[in-house]
Amino acid sequence: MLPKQVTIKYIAEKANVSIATVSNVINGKGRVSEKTAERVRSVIQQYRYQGNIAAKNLRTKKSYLFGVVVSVTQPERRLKDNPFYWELISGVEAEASDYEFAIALKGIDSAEELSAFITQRDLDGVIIVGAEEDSSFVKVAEEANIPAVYIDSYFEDVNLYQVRNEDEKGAASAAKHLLDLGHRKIALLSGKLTRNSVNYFRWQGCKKELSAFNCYDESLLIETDTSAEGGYHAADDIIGKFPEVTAVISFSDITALGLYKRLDEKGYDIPRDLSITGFDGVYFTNYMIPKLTTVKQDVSDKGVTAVNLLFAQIQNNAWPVENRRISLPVHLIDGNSTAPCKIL
Amino acid sequence: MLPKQVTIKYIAEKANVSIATVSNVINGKGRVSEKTAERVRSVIQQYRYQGNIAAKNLRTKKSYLFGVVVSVTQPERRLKDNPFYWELISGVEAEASDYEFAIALKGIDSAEELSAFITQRDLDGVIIVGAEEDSSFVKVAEEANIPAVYIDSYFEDVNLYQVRNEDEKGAASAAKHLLDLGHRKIALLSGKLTRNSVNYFRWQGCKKELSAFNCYDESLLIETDTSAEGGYHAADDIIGKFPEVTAVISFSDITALGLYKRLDEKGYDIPRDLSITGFDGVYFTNYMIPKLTTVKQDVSDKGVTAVNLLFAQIQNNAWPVENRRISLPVHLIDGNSTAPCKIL
DNA sequence: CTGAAAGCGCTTACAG
DNA sequence: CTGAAAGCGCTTACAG
Repeated sequence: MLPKQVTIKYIAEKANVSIATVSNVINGKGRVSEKTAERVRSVIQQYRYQGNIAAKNLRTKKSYLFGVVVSVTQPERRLKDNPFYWELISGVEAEASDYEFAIALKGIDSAEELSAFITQRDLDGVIIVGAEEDSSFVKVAEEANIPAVYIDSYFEDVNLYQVRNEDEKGAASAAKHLLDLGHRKIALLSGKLTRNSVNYFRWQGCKKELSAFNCYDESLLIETDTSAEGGYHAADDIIGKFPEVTAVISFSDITALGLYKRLDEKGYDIPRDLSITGFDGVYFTNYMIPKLTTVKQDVSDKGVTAVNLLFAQIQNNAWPVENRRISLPVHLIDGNSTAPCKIL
Repeated sequence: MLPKQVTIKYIAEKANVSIATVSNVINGKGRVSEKTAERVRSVIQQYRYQGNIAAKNLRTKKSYLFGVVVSVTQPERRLKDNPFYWELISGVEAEASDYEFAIALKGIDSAEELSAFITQRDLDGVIIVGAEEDSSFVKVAEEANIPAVYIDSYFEDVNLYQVRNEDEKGAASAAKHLLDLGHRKIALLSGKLTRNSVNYFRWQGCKKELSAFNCYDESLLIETDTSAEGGYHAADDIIGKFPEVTAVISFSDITALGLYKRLDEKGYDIPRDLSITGFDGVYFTNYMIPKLTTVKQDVSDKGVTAVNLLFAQIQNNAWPVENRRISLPVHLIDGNSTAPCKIL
């Protein structure tokens, strides 16, 4: 008959050793004779002993817990909806699991909330998704003196660990693709263009590429909400105000999804009347009709990389500053949503 | 200058009281004079004291942590991909946060892993998503004697707490909708039909409704993978083997997405050539062309309900057996993917 | 090689 | 009303 909880003390008694010895066997520390170790191991197995992390945590100040922080929408206080997040979390979870770390997912509203989360849970590290340049989150993480990794942020501070994509390059490749097809009047459909945001760099990539062909036109830059709704409404803008436009570079797939819908309602054919490219390469782009040409990123890998950056910080604090920003590659996936420009 | 960590002891010193008193003030227990309490509170505020949950946990055996368990795919060991999960988690997170609980997300592979997760982390409760009837997970949760809630399972054991949808009713309403439009040759496109699965009940709902109109035909029941891929391949089956079919009830939206694509490739028009209904009402159904008629569930509410069921168990173990299964309502959302049957 | 003891930061009877 | 002390389950010097 097992006790309500099998503790190290219980194991020690059954194995006729001290708890220190049991601890040493488990952690492979100190000198323990193989004979004793063997006995202890068998008792552990027999009683299916599982160490208590809270106790270990209290002693070692390690929680074996990473926090993943996502901002929440108001006023429903729901995690921001985004097709990426689940895939991202999936990468984080898989990688953290390999090291016996668990992940606590938290929607955060304010700097105070983040601070409480980190301190109370004794987090060993925190992954912060999509924080903006002037984010108070950064200060909180620094004050708490906890390993942190920022995903999809573009902070100038070189001390910060950041994981993102080659957004600029990816956007440029989408622009190049359309230019090669002969398009010259290209609208850019961006999410909110806050300074140093992902959208900002996608914009820069397009701007450079288009400028090289002398066809960058700032008036064709449309800012909307990064959502299907946003794309839906932007469609009216594009076809209404800019009939000369023959192609649209959408800075996210979800926006392109809305674009498709509104264009269909208006009787436009893609790509005959308008070529469209997306960004992100989420799963549904394969099933859009026509299949969306998009710049694909590996979201899950982003999560994996973030976790590795966390471990790098835990293991040594001397990670060279130059390597703290990792930009993961993206590549253009050819779909059927683009066609040669007819107005040549 | 703050110490590396502000502890209850530190606060006690600064406030000139014992740690017991500080603890009492924080937890509102014991008798403390308002004057003392006031002083303690101000010191707590001044030093921004945040209790250490690990210590509290060790003492009280409560972790203020709920586990959310999702099975993982092999061999990549990634959380199963499903458009719901993020929304589900969002509901869970929001509701748990309200009670100062955090959630640990874990991909699980085996019963052992689940057991270790529960025991080591001292979880206060666990939400298990999509476990099958003969799942070893149930035994583990029972042995660990921990509050558990199963989402989207159909266990016969009335002692288990379960949250799901009115799958049968929802499926029947989709069938009714098509019957009303005059369809009689209706194919059912199901995910894996394991006993007592969500798919199983959706199937039953359709079967009953169609049988009432004498048009249930078992040969038109197609089992496929619940994925866009699955729907894509099923399309060939339907149009190839069963040209008499005029409508398809897909047991998930994601499958309908694949169906759309293949039908488009084959030159079929929806709903002219084939009426289609989906199930779940995920966000992208609004943007499918034509908009998918689907049976919508409130996924986020499912998460909220699961958390409440967890708290019910924590607060009293006497929750009456009849109320342990909650079936949340679903309702048909009318889209443009169904039309009157032309063969009447 | 092994064990006794201190201590991590809390809560909870218990005594005063 | 307030505090001293025990104890939750561990790890870690330290002594033997």
